[in-house]
Amino acid sequence: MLRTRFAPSPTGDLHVGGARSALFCWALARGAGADGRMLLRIEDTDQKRSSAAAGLGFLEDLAWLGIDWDEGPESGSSGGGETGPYFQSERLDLYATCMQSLTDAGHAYLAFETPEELTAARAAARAAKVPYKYDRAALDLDPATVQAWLDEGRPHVIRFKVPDDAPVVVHDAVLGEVTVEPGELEDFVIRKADGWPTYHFAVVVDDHAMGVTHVVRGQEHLANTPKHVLLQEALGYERPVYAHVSLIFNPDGSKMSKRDKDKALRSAVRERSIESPPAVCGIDDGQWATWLGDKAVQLPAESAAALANALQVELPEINVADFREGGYLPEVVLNYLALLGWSPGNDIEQFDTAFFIEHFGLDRIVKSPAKFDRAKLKAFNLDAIQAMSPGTWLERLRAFAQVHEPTFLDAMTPEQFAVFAEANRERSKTLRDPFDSGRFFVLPDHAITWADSKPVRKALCKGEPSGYDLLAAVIEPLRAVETWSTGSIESCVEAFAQANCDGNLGKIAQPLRVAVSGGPVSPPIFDTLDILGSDAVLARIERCLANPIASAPT
RNA sequence: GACCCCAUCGUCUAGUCAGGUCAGGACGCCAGGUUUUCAUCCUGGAAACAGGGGUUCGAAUCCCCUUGGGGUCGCCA
Repeated sequence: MLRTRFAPSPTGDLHVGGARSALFCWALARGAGADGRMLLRIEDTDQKRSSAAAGLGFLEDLAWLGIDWDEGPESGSSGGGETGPYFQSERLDLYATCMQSLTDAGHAYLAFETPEELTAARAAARAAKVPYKYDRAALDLDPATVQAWLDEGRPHVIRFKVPDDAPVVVHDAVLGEVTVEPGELEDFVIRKADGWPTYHFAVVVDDHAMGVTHVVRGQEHLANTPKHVLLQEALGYERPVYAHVSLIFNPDGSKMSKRDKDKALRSAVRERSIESPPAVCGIDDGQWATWLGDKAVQLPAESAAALANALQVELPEINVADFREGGYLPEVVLNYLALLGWSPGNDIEQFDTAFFIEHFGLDRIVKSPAKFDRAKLKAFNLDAIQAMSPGTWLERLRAFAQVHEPTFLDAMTPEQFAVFAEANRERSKTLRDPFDSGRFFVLPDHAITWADSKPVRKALCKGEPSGYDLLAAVIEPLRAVETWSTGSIESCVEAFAQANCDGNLGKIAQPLRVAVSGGPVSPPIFDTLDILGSDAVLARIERCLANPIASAPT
């Protein structure tokens, strides 16, 4: 039996690093077939931070990626299981029992120092430039004093008495042997003053109680592992196999963090010396000042998005949800994530889930950290889109629009949307691209403007005859087209080009493109005109002619 | 600062464990070409074993040091 678990704390969306840990856990379990089980456990032992189910957004993210679990919170067809409950907040009795056996055996003891005292001691150690370690003062308390303090209800924690007579050796499936010398570890807290277990204690008790055989997690936990191993020995548990996967970084080498969005916004705000919050953010001056002054403070997601929009700042994608909204395909994100820190050992880079599950193994996980390369992800996404049948592309684009861009479905007939989808199929790197670049399709005719830019000027003003001249001349032939379709438009414009542009289609295509879209970029011109419809095309050309850029009011 | 981890093209990596092909692939980049715009597409190209010592007939590969990067050091997880 092989049992893995993904154990996030309920603090919101799934981060790409967490997603990859979950993915590796899942692939390991699925690769074992009927003998493999994937568990999901919610680590909500921080009463201050986890409130209710506020932060369970990652369940949706996991489902989107196609990662399911055999045991854990019920969601969709996942969940259930015999070793629950799977919320640590519902397992307090178990922790209490195990805690008691640990103290009874003399492996743990009560300590009464206040957080303030400990903070002061750490500060003093830092000032004196000596490494801080808890001094075990509470170990010398006589039983009578302890009892007296307990009777008066003095707050206390329980610390684990770390054996300091032998080195701790962890055998990691990725990193090999990691040794920590005796005396390096302090007597860490295993029960907080509020009676709840700390992470270290709960994780060890639960992994054992749930029969977890393989622990796959981020390398930020490597330094914690000796503590867990010691706890397992004291409790008489077997050790699971550990596999610590390296961290994922931003292209600039910094750690990919949930706070990166706020970081990008803050620097944009500073750069432009913006004093007060733009109204669209919906936050007051006080919140604004707090946010600007404290790196640890995050703006609510909606405010952040509004601010980014107002400032024209592109927020970095760091959560799985960001990639979903960005129009990446879940199977591609999964493929890319799998490749970030693992490889099948040959030149194969693009593969499906079945291939990944079949070939995945702990022994081929890369030790060194990886930078997240959005360009490569995008290239993979493009390849996947190009490999789709036109019908599949249409359906997926429609499904994306339903959730993220309903305006397009409202503004177009199913037939128009089908042409729109097909016209964008070979030029889209994401499901989002057609909507971003095709915004002009759903704007009212009077909202199209012609900003004075180099490509626009070139299309409209340059040449003899100029684009404006050609546009004026092409209106009548276009008006005469009887059945508006890609084909009829094409014959009309081709004929016009033969007669007026020396047969050079580009001479009329680009002015038309600029006239109807306001810019130099659109899908192939005949498709563009077809989707827009005759009325809009004629109206936009006329407006374009009536508002020449040289004299356009600014 | 202490402890721990890591180190091949700009990036992700194969090759390392069982030393022996001009160090392979992909993304990106550059140069051409196709194309009614953007994008796509096609062809070609530049591009790496962090540095220094060992061991060896032979080192990207084994050992040591240096340098660089990262993680941890909470009554957070």
